[in-house]
Amino acid sequence: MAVSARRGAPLSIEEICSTALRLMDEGGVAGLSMRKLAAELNVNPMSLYHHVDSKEALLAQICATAAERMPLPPDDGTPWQAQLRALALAYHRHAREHPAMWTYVQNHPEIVADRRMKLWEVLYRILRLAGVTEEELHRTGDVLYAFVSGFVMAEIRGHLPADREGIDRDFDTAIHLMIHGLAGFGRQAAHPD
Amino acid sequence: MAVSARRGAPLSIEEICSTALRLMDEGGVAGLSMRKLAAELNVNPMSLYHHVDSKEALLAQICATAAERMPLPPDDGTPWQAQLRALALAYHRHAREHPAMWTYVQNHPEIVADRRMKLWEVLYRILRLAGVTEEELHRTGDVLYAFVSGFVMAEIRGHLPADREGIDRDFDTAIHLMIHGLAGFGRQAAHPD
DNA sequence: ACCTGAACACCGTTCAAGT
DNA sequence: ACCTGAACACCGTTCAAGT
Repeated sequence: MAVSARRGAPLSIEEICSTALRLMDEGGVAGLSMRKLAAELNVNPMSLYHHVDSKEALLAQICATAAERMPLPPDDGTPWQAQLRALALAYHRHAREHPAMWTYVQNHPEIVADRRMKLWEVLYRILRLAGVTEEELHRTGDVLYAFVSGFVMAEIRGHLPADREGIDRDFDTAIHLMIHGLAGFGRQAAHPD
Repeated sequence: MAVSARRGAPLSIEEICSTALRLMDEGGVAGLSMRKLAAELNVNPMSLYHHVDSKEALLAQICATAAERMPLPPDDGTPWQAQLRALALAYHRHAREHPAMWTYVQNHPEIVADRRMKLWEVLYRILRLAGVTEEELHRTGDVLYAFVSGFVMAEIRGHLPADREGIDRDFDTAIHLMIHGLAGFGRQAAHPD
């Protein structure tokens, strides 16, 4: 029988991706193998290759999709400092939900390099609010993203104190550093309200 | 014959570590396997396990040793801003020489958690110069290390522009952000000279 | 004490074959 | 078009055996 050792539906790329992401959430990057994934889907390992070029391509697709779905704070008209904080918190929360996925992204930053991603739109809007010039926008965004991802990774890897209070204080320190760094960034930083 | 398919010496932990680091430098984390390492050393794969508990333990030892050997800038009496910059540059240079090793460290931050490491000594000295209080020292150090490692990783992974000039400007932006972040950190930042 | 070969339980992926 | 089994070239590691 070649038709289906499976239940009903004939294996879609969406089902493959969501199951793979779940395996990563549960068991880390090491917890995802093509063979385990196939077993989880009740399918022959080789069937996966009909929907996906390689494990690497699958991981790239999982990460890009999940990153695109990260909930982002709306433009609520509050000062840029508050909005930057909200954005960093959103990233932090999503990374805590999918630590293995974001670890993989950190090691393969090209996945998140597409400047049409909403993440970049929101960050650029906030940086403009903070008074960053168009010329500096791209560079400043890259550096801040690297800072935040470095911090969030250290945090979810357990490099920083584990108790709720310690995390909050570390987070405050990180945001504080970035905000004052931006404010001292040359031209008058915008002071809304 | 069980005595030696090898040349002369009987396989030391130092030789194992330095060869393994070279393999990582040449072929990335994926370029290091216990079997390739053994082949490189003209030895049976299983012989390695007489000097090392596991691949994970070997990697931890390689990273800890290499991190401890990272050249650090001396206390040259210059302002803390210049010294912070010099420290970040030293880290950047070392990471460029051993990118796979530092990538592994970033994913296993406990390797670099030992506060007796010279890296932390130097960073704490600079932060004290910058006016950071003892109470904030540990936390601020953690956050800055996370920032710098995040930035350096993004850079060596090619997430930032590749040309020499672009890298320099990104580096300037990163240092600028950190310095002004620290300077705005509350109490009067020290202004030497 | 140090090294080895065979074996085990895994990987990702190719390829020819099935319906 | 979609799925499969067998096979290939790899992994890390255990274990009993050699000197």
